Amino acid sequence: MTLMSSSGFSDSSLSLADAERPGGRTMHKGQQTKQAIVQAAVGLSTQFGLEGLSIGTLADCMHMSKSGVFAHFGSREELQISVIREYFATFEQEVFYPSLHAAKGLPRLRALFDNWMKRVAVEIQSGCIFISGAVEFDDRTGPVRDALAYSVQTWLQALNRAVVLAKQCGHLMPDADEHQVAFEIHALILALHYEARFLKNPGSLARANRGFDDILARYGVPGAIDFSA
Amino acid sequence: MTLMSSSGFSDSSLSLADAERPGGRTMHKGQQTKQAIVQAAVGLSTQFGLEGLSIGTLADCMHMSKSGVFAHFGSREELQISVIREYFATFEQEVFYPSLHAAKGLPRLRALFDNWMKRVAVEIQSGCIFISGAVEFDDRTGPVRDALAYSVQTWLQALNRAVVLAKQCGHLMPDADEHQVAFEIHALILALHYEARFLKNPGSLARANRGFDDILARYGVPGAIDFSA
DNA sequence: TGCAAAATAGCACGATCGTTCTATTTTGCA
DNA sequence: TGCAAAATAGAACGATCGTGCTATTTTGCA
Repeated sequence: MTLMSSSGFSDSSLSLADAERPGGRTMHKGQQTKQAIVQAAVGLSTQFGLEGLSIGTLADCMHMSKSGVFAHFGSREELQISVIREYFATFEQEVFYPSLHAAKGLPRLRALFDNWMKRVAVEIQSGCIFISGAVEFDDRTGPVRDALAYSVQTWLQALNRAVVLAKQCGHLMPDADEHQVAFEIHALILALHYEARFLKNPGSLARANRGFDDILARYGVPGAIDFSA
Repeated sequence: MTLMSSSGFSDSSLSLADAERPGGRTMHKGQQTKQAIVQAAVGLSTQFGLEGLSIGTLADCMHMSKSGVFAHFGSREELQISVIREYFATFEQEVFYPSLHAAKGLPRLRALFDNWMKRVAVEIQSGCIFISGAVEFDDRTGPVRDALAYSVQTWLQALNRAVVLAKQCGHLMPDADEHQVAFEIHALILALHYEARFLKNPGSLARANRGFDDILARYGVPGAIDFSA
């Protein structure tokens, strides 16, 4: 099972640290450095945004020439798309997959939120491409926007499925609106990011957590599995 | 009473359409065009962000020369700050002041939210400087970030005061955490903006409204003034 | 109406951007 | 080990950016 339900991205983005692909074939030098470049590009993009990512800065950061970096992607847009793919893959690894170990229903939904919160707690310092990218590609068209929107939609749909599943398990009230629940969870994350990262308001993390507990208290079936652990 | 509790901005930003200042003194030509430039700059900034605002584009848009535009501000930063001030003033006029006509407590809180929602409904098409700016000036320092953060904080504090007042009026439960309530309201607005403007998800507006009703149902004192009108 | 002052235009600057082209170096298989 | 292919470097391009400087036009009061 993967976050990508249908054929979204092919995995041209590699995720292993060493020079081995999952299949076991050795990576050639070019692909290794390309992967390293993408990693660095993700770092720059989280901080300065996908639009703030410049090939010159990236080249300096990699101790390479501009054209050397450029040749791996052929265009800046392709570089940005690679960044989005890599970022999504990391998100999948950190937030989505670990939650599957939790039991279906409320436990898994809670695990998804907790893992998401863990990640956002880091992104308060580093930044989040899904949030900055949304602002940057608001009213634009093209492949970069498409890749970004696809990634976010995929994740939000996964969150939605978890809510639906929780209701099917009888852990949420029968009249609970799944989209409404997912919307409000997403809202808490966005407010946390905004108020903690931009405004530096202390206590935001606790308020997001408290908001989630309230959602469960509101939509959850009393006594069904969740002891607000 | 003003949104600005203490001395934040002096109003170098004029808000009247004609050439009359509130005091009645006539505006000179320079100030008129400066005001027109700021208006245009606000439009460009809402769409492309404060960082996307370029003096060249602004000059074209005003049928002026770059230096002609530039001379009014002396620096790009000063232009951006003028945009923020103007944007804030409009926000104050549209959202804050009209709400003061509603009775203290829940009615006024509801008015604040409704007026805010009206504005966001427009910003789903045009963009919002307080949201895009937050992303652009996340981890930067300087006067532009300061002006932006000050504006947002001022508005959020006004929202907070309205919540506190509602509780004092006995319209909210005595154990309601005012900051929590304000946080969750802010969260709904952010999610609406994100899901409607970037993802173009239909139904977002209704979900934000429903979320607010749920907040009142949760924290409101039953039977106290608010008939969920 | 004339004249100082304010407003605007025009031009040029250095810097940075993505991209292209051509050389040079490095790689990895035969 | 040799050699084609892949990877990288280097220089240059046109474009755009904010900004400074100087000329020209326009304004509004005496």
